[in-house]
Amino acid sequence: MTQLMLTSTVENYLKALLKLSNQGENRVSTGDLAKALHVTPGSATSMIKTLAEAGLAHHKPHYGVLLTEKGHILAVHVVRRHRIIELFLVNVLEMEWDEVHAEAEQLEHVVSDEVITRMDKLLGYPTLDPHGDPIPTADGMFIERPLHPLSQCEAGQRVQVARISDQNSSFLKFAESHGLTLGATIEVQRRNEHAESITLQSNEEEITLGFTAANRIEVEFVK
Amino acid sequence: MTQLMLTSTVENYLKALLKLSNQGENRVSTGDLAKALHVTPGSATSMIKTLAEAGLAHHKPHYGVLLTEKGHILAVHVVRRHRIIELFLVNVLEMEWDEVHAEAEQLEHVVSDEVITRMDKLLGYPTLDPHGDPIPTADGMFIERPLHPLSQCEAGQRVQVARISDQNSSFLKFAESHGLTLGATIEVQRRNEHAESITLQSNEEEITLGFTAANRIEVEFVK
DNA sequence: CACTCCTTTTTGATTAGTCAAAAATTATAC
DNA sequence: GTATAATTTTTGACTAATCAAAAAGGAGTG
Ligand SMILES: [Mn+2]
Ligand SMILES: [Mn+2]
Ligand SMILES: [Mn+2]
Ligand SMILES: [Mn+2]
Repeated sequence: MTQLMLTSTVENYLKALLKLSNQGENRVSTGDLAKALHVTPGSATSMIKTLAEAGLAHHKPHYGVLLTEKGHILAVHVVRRHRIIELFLVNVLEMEWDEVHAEAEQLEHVVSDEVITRMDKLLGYPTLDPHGDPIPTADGMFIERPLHPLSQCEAGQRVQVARISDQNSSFLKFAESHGLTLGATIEVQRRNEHAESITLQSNEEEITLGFTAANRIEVEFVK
Repeated sequence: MTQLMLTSTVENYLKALLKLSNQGENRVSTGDLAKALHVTPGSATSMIKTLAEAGLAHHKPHYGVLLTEKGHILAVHVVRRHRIIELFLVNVLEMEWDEVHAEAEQLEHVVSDEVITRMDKLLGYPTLDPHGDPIPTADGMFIERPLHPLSQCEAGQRVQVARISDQNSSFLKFAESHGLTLGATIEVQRRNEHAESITLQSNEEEITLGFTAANRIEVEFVK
């Protein structure tokens, strides 16, 4: 239970663990963690041990890692900072939604609670970031909405874009240029299972996305 | 001329060198640099060598250090970021002038040029930060005003507070609580050379400062 | 010039985070 | 169930930044 500095590196590991344990089952593999952070498996193993030592993660060697409650709380707070910062950059500094992720990725580690509190207030206590990701509350609660991956929608469905992954800046630019912004209503024209693609009517144009790309978009069904 | 990462540490050394070479003569001693950064002289020596190696400083051993033009330009840009951030925190996020320095000290190393440009625009291209320090222009020019240390003012002089050192948060709180804010007009009642103190009339109250404290305030003369 | 004092530099160690490559372990195939 | 493949862990090495303490250098005094 050695005390551990909450460096940017540590915070990034915690955030990656939170994300990876929410998608898929639960335990996170060393390899997946290493890939997510663009480090070698050896580096990941060594940080996993450090986190376990500090009581922020459980580690069963050769099996997997999982955040402890303490680690989970810290991770959620980093995510909260990240998303509030993103929204602030878009709403107050009028930055593009495709450039704020990289910026927030740095700022999330240095901005004080005081600043986050004031941004939160100025933004009117928002619940969603510019990409439709939920902003956890100050006491660490996520309000998840029941959304559906666009990749799994059926032909004929009318849906509303509710969330787009912020991980890929150029995909965001592409999406926006074809009217795929938050709140936009689109209609699924057809699916092609063999081609693994889905074709949509957005604005006046028809656009076809591979399933992998479509998977980066989540939607709400429209009446 | 080895390429050097511009880490927070390196930027802080550059900033300290800029500051120390402007006040007093020119060359900076290892000891002063070490004191300014709260590191041991050995650490300072080692970073000085690194900076010299990277072409950011000239170093004549046992004599002193000085920024090269390249190092000077980098340092000024860090100062620009610092001061724009401070003003942004006060004007947009409504933080107190005594809490923004510590915050800016972190943010100055991670905020992108894009963000600085937008803050600058939103603030209306300001020339002074919340403590009256000049904000260098984007191309690195300082506009220095002809100010006078309050510590050297004579009895009877009416002066306007134009600049207060931001290094000491509690001094800023103290100053504000006695009406010593930017633009405030005060009158020097008397000096006591033996006590090394100066007594002022500010608002309705009389207040006495030691020369060292008074030295942290710069003023303009009022007709 | 020689001695002292102060400052600077050097040396050796430490910590965080990383990688490359070897070793160990678990999973898969036959 | 043994061989092979994939994953994970370990080991050894490296870099940035630091400190403590020893060594070296410079300035002033007599
Ligand atoms: Mn993001
Ligand atoms: Mn986001
Ligand atoms: Mn400051
Ligand atoms: Mn300032």
